[in-house]
Amino acid sequence: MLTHATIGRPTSPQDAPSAPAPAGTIDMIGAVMPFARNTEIYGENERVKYLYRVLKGCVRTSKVHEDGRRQIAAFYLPGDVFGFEAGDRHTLSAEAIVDSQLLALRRAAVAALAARDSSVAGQLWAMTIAELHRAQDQIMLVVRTAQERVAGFLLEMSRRSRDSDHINLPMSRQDIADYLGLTMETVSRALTQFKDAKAIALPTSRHIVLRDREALRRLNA
Amino acid sequence: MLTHATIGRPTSPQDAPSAPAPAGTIDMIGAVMPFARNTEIYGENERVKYLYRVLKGCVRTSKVHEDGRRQIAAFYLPGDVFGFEAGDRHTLSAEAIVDSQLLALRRAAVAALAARDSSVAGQLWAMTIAELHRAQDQIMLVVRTAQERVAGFLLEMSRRSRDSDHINLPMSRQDIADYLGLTMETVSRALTQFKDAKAIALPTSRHIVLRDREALRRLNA
DNA sequence: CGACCATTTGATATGGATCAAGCGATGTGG
DNA sequence: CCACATCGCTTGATCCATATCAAATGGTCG
Repeated sequence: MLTHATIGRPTSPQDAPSAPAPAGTIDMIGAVMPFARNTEIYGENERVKYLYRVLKGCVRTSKVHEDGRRQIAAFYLPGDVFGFEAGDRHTLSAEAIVDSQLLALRRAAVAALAARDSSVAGQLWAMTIAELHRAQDQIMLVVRTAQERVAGFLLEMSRRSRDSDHINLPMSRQDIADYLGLTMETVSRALTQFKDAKAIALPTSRHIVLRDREALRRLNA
Repeated sequence: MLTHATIGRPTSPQDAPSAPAPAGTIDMIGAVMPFARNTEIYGENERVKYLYRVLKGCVRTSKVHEDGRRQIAAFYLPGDVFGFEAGDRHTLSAEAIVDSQLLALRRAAVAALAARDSSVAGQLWAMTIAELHRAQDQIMLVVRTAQERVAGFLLEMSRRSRDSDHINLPMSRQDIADYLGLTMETVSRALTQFKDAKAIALPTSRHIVLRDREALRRLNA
């Protein structure tokens, strides 16, 4: 529906806009903000001020329980937009995983622009629906085994990275575990199993090479 | 954001509109359709034709794996709108859980109306964001124990039902299990534990009375 | 009443969590 | 330049929550 979005779908996942943003998109009302590794972008229950687009780096949104368990809701890579909220408070917190640059768009300005320009409204809606689908995919995790979750994660990251066979993970094993609802140890074991089965190679722990996509896809079934 | 929606938020969850729909809302372009218990409303990969609003009954959206495991993505009660899709194919299937009446809104007509009327566009966007938040809440399940999941489910159903202390479940234990990523047996055992702890009463298996909301909330932490 | 289906209850098995130790890369101070 | 501390990751051993398998119970409809 309304697939003519000019935002949130950069030609390449690593691109940052170097020229002035085109008219008629939300990019025209943004300000670039830098965030250092592991710093908070916004906290749970904080007032919503901006909508963000990742220009460089990687962001996680999450919730932490009193007992310390953390659930990561999503990872955002360059080109992705996050921070959609129904009310005026954030329901999740967001942190930069590595040094990052974000385009921050004032919420009120976005809403005003959407009210005036129906194509902008359409773009925002399409992006929200895309985000909803990603969330629905993640819901499907609960019925999956540990291997299926990790295989699915690798395929998702592959799809989202420039060179789809070489994945450079910005996040730690703990982040992956908290995203998938597993422990760090289980994630690590699954990766070792994939390596032993020659489905992947692990030149370094943060660099994964997909060698047998089909094998992963079978697990992901 | 844009919280002035006139749709998807009926004054009472059991209400169906008896009068002609108000102008300036998507309700004006809908047709009422009946669906019998356990019949399919649309299937995975089917072409998207409508957006639906539940008037009466209950709908589940789900995905079934080849091996038979089923994951339910959401339950929709009267007043709820479902069927938002980014592409032109459904990514989930939808079935009526009990005999139901739906208001079916032609997708193209909805999009056209949204393009013309920014307040309708805003309503649709707000509804999609609300749906996104519901999905994000469900993602939080993966880190939870069985008791926490069931307690959370009861509180959610309570919030959505007319009389918040008396929940009438339209869905089976198997449906609940597939929604929470548990087995039927585990759901049943959790309910029995809550009953033994005097947190709930179970006059019949489909009728649950909340007796100690705080106890459930503690579990839901 | 009897057949059927949904739910509950019981007994056992198992996948992933937990606890604990080892390892390799990176950085720091002597 | 090297000893050594630190941090992130991997590997191993054990435990436990939930799945699985199986049977009993209860409610509904002919």
